[in-house]
Amino acid sequence: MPELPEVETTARTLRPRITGRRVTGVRGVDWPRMLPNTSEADMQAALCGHTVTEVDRRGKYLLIGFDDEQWVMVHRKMSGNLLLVPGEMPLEAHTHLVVALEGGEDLRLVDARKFGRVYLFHGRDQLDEFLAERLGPDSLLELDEKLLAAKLHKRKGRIKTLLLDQAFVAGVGNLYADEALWEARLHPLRSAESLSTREVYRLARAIKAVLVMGIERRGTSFSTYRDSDGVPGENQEFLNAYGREGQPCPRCGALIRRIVIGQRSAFFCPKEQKLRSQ
DNA sequence: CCACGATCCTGCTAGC
DNA sequence: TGCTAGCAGGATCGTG
Repeated sequence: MPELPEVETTARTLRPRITGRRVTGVRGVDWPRMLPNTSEADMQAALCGHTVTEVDRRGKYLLIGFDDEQWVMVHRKMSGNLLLVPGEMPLEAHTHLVVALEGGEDLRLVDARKFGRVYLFHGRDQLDEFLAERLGPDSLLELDEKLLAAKLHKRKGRIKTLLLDQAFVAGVGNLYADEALWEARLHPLRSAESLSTREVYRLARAIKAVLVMGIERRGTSFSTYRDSDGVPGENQEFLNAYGREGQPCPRCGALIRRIVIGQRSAFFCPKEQKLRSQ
């Protein structure tokens, strides 16, 4: 599942390869629901002949800016991949959007589950408004100990649920939330207000650490994730909690447990991540 | 404010 | 072997 590190990796890979390049055509839309506020014809009209000026990321959204102030925003949800491939390559199964670039390469959205979404915004203001309505501070760029402490103050919700709420902090998903809570030795069901200052600081540093490590390893390839050059990441080799039910905790050897919180699995070490803080 | 359940999709797996 | 039922998972929406 692409979370912040996977989207950041894609942005870093794409940035030098598509910036300054002109769009020659938009095609291949076979599932209009993936374009909630636009259409193939709309995108063709807005982008064709225009040049990519920026590649950016906010939370789990990938942003591509053009010289006519248009912005394309992609959310890959669970199974989406954004690939940069030679235009002559046959379309692989589940390709739902093709943006052809000058020089003969295609930017292709491939998504077996069709949960991914592509938006088109006319101007930075429209884009910023959309993001401001949905996203809290970016967990890589804006979150620090003091901000996390302020945001958690007097919140009664479960810490893991809050971390997954993109309006609370943007970019953390199920996998990195579990890894951060493991790193900080905090039980996922702890209520936010029960955390001590020390624990909140530990958590803020853990979030940053797992995201930075994820980026250094070019993301976690759980199931289908690939970077835009088709290469899987390496972080799945280094997971401590996520997906490791029944396997020993790398720190203490206790067996990792899996519970369900808000219809989502949560993996943790029952020995080191206690519900009652001591 | 908080929790829970349904929804969207389809590849994969467990179970028969 | 072949089939099917059920699960996974991010975001959003509706209900309690």
